[in-house]
Amino acid sequence: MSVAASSSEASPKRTAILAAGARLFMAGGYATVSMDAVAKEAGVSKATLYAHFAGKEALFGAIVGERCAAIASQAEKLVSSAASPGRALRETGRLWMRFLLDRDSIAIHRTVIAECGRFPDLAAAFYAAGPGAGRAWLMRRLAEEQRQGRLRADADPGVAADHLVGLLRGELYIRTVLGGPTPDEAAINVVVDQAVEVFLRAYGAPPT
Amino acid sequence: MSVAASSSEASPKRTAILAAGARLFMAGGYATVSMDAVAKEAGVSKATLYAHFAGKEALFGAIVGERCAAIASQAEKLVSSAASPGRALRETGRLWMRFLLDRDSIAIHRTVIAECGRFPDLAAAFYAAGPGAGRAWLMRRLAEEQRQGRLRADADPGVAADHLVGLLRGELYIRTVLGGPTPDEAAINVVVDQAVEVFLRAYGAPPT
DNA sequence: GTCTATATACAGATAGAC
DNA sequence: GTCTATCTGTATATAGAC
Repeated sequence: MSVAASSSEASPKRTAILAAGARLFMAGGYATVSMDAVAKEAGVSKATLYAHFAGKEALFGAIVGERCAAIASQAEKLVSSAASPGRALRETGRLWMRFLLDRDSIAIHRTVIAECGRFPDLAAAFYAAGPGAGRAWLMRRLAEEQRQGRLRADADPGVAADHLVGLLRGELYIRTVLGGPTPDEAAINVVVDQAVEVFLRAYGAPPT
Repeated sequence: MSVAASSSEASPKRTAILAAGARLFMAGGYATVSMDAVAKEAGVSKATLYAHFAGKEALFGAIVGERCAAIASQAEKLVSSAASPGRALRETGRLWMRFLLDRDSIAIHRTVIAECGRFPDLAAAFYAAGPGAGRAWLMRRLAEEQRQGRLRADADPGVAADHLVGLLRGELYIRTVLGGPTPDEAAINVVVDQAVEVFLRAYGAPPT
């Protein structure tokens, strides 16, 4: 029984549709992108599009869901490259900020923020896969630093993680997400260095 | 010469249109709101709507522009109530965060972020009137504190302002703007107290 | 200025041939 | 599964009477 359940597999057309939809939705938001445009960009007919996805909302959901998975996987890579012993907070902060301020990251942030009224579940999934997972990982990492005596013993790791994230973001995130220029690496490095310095001044273990 | 230039004046219908548009656009974003809906909500006909505004984009621009002015004026009030001598950073932070996390604030943030591709000028104006003005004011205020010896002499007031804003926002802003529950006053107070404590640990003038 | 009625375009979604 | 051609609703914007 060779059932043609291509909807759940990875057919070339389906892949092309998802890629095209991602490009368009990330660039223009949900409402301004028509199914016609997606079909054209993917090089398929609209009927094919509707053969693979029940409708516009389903397509959008699939794309954002895929994006969440990609973010989670990239965060995993970020973690494994930064968690090795001996790496400094600075290095973690740089990876974090480069990841956050990347054009694609900003685009998905904008899109999900824009549509969180219409797609609350997607927004929740995005938060869990992105900022939430990052915060949880950072919290564990700071707790470990704390156990090793490099951070104040009386600090709450969760609060410390929020504060480090806040210091890193500063005004840069809101300015970028509001359409400001994408910061280059040098600018990011400056901000990260300042943030880590202040974080350690507030949270570093006092010399005994 | 009683010229009927009602477009630039404050006729009742025009006011009703602006109010109705603000409600709808803030709730649903730009694209999902139709001019029909605005006309109905305002209790006028579509033709009247088009007599006052050249089109949908112009209407949206006028509404966001008005919102920017309202934000700037409210920020002015916030400033004058917090700048009185003897008030603590904590008080300023509470006002700031209550203002930022207010439902209307979050709604305008979402809307502007969503449409900053289509309306880059509006996004820039919004940043200048909101976060930018707040940052500038906070910077001046911190510089004053510094002159009075209550903050480290070697701190850059601009960087310090970014850091204080970042500490205050923490994860709360992104979580709220992504559709999370609006934090109540108690939750805000806790976050502000923690942020100010950490800020002073990093930036407070060391006892002589 | 304000209304009712309408022009025009394009959206999401589907029918039916292959 | 994939295409071309089409249905149906609704969007922005306007014409013309008062």
